[in-house]
Amino acid sequence: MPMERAFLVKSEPSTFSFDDLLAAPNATTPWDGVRNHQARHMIRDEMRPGDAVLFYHSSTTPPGVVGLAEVASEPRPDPTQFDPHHTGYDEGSPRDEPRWYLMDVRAVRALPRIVTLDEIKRHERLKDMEVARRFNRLSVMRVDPAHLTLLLDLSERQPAV
DNA sequence: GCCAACGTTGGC
DNA sequence: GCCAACGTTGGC
Repeated sequence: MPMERAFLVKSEPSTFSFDDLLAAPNATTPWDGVRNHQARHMIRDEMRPGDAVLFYHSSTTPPGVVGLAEVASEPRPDPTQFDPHHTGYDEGSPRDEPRWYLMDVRAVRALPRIVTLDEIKRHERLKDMEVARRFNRLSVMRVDPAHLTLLLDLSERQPAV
């Protein structure tokens, strides 16, 4: 997998977990429902097939990175924005210039162990990751490729006490 | 369950 | 266009 560009997506496992992704057909799912402009910008204008994606579980005990995935499609309009029965319905989104985009995400592998948010915050070389910033509510964020490599490496080893 | 951050809504 | 109220996110 190319490691030039890396991202992180957050999901509450009670809604959609990394195991759910592994169990999906082709271990792939459309990452729909993103309704934040910054996240939209990343999906539409930055993320491309093959980019690495860290899969982060939020609102868990503990929260942390549990899996490696990849972008598995070009960005395309999120069809749920046009569905009046969907919670992500956006009445004002023009059909010819849709507001919201998605990309397919494919599971690569579960990490040998969770790398917790707490561990990231404590790690001298990971503590600057965007996900470690207080009150960061973005559901899609950039990851420094060096941070990606280090975090994957760390997941192969026991956590520091 | 609390609460800080922050995006959205709506009255004016 | 301002800004208060409200809703959501997500760690703790």
